[in-house]
Amino acid sequence: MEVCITSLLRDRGFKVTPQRLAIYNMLSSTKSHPNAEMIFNELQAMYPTMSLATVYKTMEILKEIGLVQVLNAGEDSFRYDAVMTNHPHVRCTECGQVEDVYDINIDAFVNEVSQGTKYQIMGQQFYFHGICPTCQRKNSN
Amino acid sequence: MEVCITSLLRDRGFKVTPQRLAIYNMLSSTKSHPNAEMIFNELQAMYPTMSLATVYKTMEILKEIGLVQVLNAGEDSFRYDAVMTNHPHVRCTECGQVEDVYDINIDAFVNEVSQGTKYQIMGQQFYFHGICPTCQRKNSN
DNA sequence: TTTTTTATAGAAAACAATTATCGAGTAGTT
DNA sequence: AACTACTCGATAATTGTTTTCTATAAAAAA
Ligand SMILES: [Mn+2]
Ligand SMILES: [Mn+2]
Ligand SMILES: [Zn+2]
Ligand SMILES: [Zn+2]
Repeated sequence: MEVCITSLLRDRGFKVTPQRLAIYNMLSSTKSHPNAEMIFNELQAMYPTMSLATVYKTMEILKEIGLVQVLNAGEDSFRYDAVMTNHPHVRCTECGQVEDVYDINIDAFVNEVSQGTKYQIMGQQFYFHGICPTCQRKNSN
Repeated sequence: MEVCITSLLRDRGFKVTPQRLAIYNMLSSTKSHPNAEMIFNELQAMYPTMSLATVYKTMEILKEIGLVQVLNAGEDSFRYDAVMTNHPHVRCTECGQVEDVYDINIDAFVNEVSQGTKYQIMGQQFYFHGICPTCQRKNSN
């Protein structure tokens, strides 16, 4: 993993810096799909001098070398995911958490659309919104 | 149509104004999925004093009374659609146009996800991106 | 119709997410 | 060690959207 990002950065002429490693490590070890600000806040303790701009610039690079994907979950800010398979997400409209939708095969659906349109489809993004189990429980009390 | 919006506005205590009618008319007679700025620009000739803020505020109201839906097509701004069925969209990454994806039944897919997750799904949004027929032709020259 | 009440339009300012700029600093090379 | 090019992070700029405020237009009352 760590070897991977180091060489990927170097091969493309990007320098390997503690900030970049920290950001990628943080992202690849969480399932929370954080946005830039969450990443920034989480790393602030360990890297007190790091700025939000660095997070944004690093995400740009990580996206470029194919290590992260940018999610649009219907919010005002983007979220990031170190899992590179294209999978659907669901966001809780009450607590804001974004999770993966598991066990869903999107290929059939994507193929159907690809064949039904004259566009040359390059990618897609699916997101659902609703109420998470925790908030459902909270509501029923 | 016009009766519909007029009474819908009135019933909810909103006033019926020329601006609101113009914005809704423009939106419901186009297939272009315009964003706020496009709507503003298009109406500027006829309503020279109308401001962008009015467009945004009107869209908020129209959304509230169920006459428009807000689309997130993976851009930096929102697009609006007077067609209220939930249907997928495809955006051309070269010319930026956003179109409907026709002849696709999303219900089966949505149901599958609904049953596979512990979330109580309230809605979803699917968007594809790729290259439109026009831009494909342009590219091959 | 005229008056009164109340919501609205639009200008301007405020906001929030993101991007650009730039000088000092640092990694990797010679 | 010295050099060079890339990068960091502070700051400013940008952009889409929302809020604020007040004259005014629309609806209700008279
Ligand atoms: Mn994910
Ligand atoms: Mn549409
Ligand atoms: Zn929740
Ligand atoms: Zn195109």
